[in-house]
Amino acid sequence: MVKPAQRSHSRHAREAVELLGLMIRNARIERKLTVADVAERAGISRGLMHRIEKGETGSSIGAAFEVAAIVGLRLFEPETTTLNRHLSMELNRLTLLPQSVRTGTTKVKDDF
Amino acid sequence: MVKPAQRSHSRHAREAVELLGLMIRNARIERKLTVADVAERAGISRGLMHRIEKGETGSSIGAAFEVAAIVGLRLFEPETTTLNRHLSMELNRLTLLPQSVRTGTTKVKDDF
DNA sequence: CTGGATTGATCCATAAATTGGGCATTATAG
DNA sequence: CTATAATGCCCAATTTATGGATCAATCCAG
Repeated sequence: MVKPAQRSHSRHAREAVELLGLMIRNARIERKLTVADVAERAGISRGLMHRIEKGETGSSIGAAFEVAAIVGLRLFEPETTTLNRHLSMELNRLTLLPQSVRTGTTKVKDDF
Repeated sequence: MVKPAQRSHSRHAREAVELLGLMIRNARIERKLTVADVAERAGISRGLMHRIEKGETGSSIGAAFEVAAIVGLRLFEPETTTLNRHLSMELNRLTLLPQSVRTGTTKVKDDF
């Protein structure tokens, strides 16, 4: 009597998870790594590694991204070193437009 | 007795999770949505939504991607409809080069 | 300044994920 | 073809994330 207990997910979200799993699997095979090998390097079990490649939505994002990194996938950035640029860029955007966006007036301070 | 992260994560993985959280937060604010609002739409709690934006590695990937979709983030594809193209493309690559790639040296250089 | 709304953070019960093992199936090598 | 390795999947025990409630701090409009 296992409970299905599915959390509802939009098609977009499900497909994105599935796509990430496929990309991981492809990258892993191209690098000639076994599931067990990558799992060990990532510090996770073989089963979890398998579920991540399968695109199951319940896996932790940390484990999934860790595996992605190990098989050489660059997640959001075109260049490896670009991730930090993205990070600080996002941080900047956040501090620049605090929550005043909600006021409706898109006024921006023109300092510095 | 706060429990830090139990699972070790590479810098790349941690930053990727963190970046996703920032992107989600920025997109949400720009769309003038509250945390509670998005959480309810995603079918998750306000706390989890908060943890996702904070970039905690333990959150489930399904929840994170669901939220990303809700705030309008396109994860891996430039166009919304492109995700399916990516999906089938990855599937093709998988069937085209089964595992015969493994015939060769098991040496892989992991540099990052 | 003041009040209402939002956020950030904590604690706890519980639902769910993760693990480790075993075993069947499939792929690969010789 | 045969042996071996890798994969896929199931189960029980354990660990962990999640939801819900609550409170302090901050934000923002009036």
